[in-house]
Amino acid sequence: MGQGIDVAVSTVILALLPTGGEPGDGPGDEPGSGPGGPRLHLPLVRRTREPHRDCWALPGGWVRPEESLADAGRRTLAETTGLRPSYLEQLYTFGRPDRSPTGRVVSVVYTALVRSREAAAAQEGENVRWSVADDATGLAFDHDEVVRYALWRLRTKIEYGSIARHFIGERFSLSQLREVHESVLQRRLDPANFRRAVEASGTVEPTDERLTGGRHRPPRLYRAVPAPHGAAPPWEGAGPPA
Amino acid sequence: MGQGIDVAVSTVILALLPTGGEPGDGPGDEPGSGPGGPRLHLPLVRRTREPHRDCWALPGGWVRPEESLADAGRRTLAETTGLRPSYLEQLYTFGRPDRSPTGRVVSVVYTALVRSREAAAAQEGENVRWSVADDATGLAFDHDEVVRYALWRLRTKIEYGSIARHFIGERFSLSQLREVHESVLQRRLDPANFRRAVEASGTVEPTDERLTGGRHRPPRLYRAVPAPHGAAPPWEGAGPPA
DNA sequence: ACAAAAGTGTTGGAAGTACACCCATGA
DNA sequence: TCATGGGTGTACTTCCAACACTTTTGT
Repeated sequence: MGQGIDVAVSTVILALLPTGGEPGDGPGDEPGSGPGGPRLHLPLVRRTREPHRDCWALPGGWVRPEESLADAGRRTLAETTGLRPSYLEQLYTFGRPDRSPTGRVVSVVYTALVRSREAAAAQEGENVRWSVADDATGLAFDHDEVVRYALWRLRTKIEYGSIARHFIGERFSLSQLREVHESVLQRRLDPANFRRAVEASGTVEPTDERLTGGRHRPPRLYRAVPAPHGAAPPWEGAGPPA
Repeated sequence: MGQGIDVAVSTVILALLPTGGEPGDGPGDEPGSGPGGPRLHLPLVRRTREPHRDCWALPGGWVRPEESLADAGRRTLAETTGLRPSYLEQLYTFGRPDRSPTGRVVSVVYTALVRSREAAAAQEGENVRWSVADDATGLAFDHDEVVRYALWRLRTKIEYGSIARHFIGERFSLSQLREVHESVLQRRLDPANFRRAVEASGTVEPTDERLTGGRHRPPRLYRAVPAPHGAAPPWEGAGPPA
C-alpha cells in the first residue's frame, strides 16, 4: 500500500518496588522500606535521538515486518531495558496524526507485570530509570496519557490469581498477596475478608507448604490456579494472534 | 521509516434487528418478529478484489496519513455501508504477520452500536448484508475471531445508560430497555428488578412524557443521563486521541 | 509469658432474586 | 369487563465490610 505510516510498539512494565529502594527487594521483604509499603514503578528510557531527545519515554521501538506485535513488544523491551516479562497484554493503540512531530506513527501499547526480582534485570543507569508510576509525567510524545490509562486499567480490572502470578513468585502467603493488592489499590484491606474473598474466587489454591523463618506463626503458602477460562479473550498473555 | 507495514481499520457495527426482519423496525415494534425477540446483527461487505475475493468481511479500509484512527473507521464505514454511528470504541489491534496473504497488515478494530432505524441506512444489496452476529462465520482474514471477541466484550461490559443511548432512541420505556438487555444477554430479566436496578444505577432519568398508542397502560419514557465520569477512559466515544 | 501475625466466627447492612399484588389503559 | 403490560411491595437469600476472638509461632 505504501501509506507512509510507521507502526511502533511501546510497553508499560509495572513492578512493585519499595519506596526509595532499588529493584531486587520486593514486597514481603523487610518492613521499613517506606511509609506506605511498595509502590508501582515503571522503567523509562532516555531518548538518544530526535524527536524529544533527552526526554524520558516508554521503552519501545519499530515493528519488524515478520514479527507479531507482541513479539515486537518483547524484543524492543529486551533491547532497551533487558527485561523479559512472561506476560504481556495489549492495552490500546494510539494513532493521533500529530502525536509524533517527525511523521505519522501508530503505536500499539502493551502492559506487562514483572516481579521485583526480575525488575532487577533492568540495568539501571544513565539511560534507564525506574520511576514511581503515579509520578511519571513530562514524558515524550503522548506517553503521560498512556501511563495514566495503563494504571487506570490495572486498578479497575485485576484478578486475584493473575496479579499474584505476575507480581510475586510461584508460592506466596496470603499476606504477601494482600500487600500487593494494597499497594496497587492504595488502600488497606481487611485481612480476614481478603482471605475469604481470595479463597472464594477460586483463582488460587493452598499448598501443603508453610513459610518458615518468619518472626511469628508460619503462614500457609498458596499458588495461582491455572486459569478459570471464559472470562478473558483466549489469546491474551499467550501469543497469537496478538 | 518505511517498514512496509500497512495500517487498516475495520469496524464491528452491531444493531438489534428482529429475527428474519429487515432493518428499520427495531425493538419495541410489533411483536411476532421472531421466536426470541430481536437479535444482534452486523453488516458485512462482500470483497470485490483479492485476497479473499467474494468472501464476506467486516467493513473497513486503509488509514490515510492525515486522519486519526477513529476518523478512518468512520470514513471507511460510511464509504462501504453508508452507516454513520455516533459512537465508536476501539476494540483491539490485530497484527499477526500472516493474517493477510498479500503483505503485512495491522488492523485496528473498532466497535460501534447503532439504532435499528439508523441501520436501515445501510443499503442492503449484492455487496452489503446484515447477518446474525452469533452466526457470522467463514469471514475473510481473521474476522471470525474479531467478531467473537467483539460480542464477548459487549456482553461482559455494558452499562444501562450507554446501551440505551446507542441501541434505541433518545426516549425509551423501561420495557424497551429491558428487551434490549434481554436480547444482548440472551436471557429473560425480571421486569420489577430490572426497573429498580436501572433506577438505582443513575444512568437514566425519567421524563414527564409517556408512550401512548400502545395497547395497554402507557409507560413513562426515560432518557439516558449524560455520563457518570471516571469509569472509563476519557477519550472513548468522543474523538482524540484515538 | 508475651508480641505479633495467622486464621475463625459473628453480626449488621447492602444488594440481588423471586414472586405476589395493585394500577391504568385499549379493545 | 377483561386481558395485558406498567408499576409497587415484600420476603428471602447472598454478598460484603467491620471487628471480636482464638491459634500458633519466635523470642
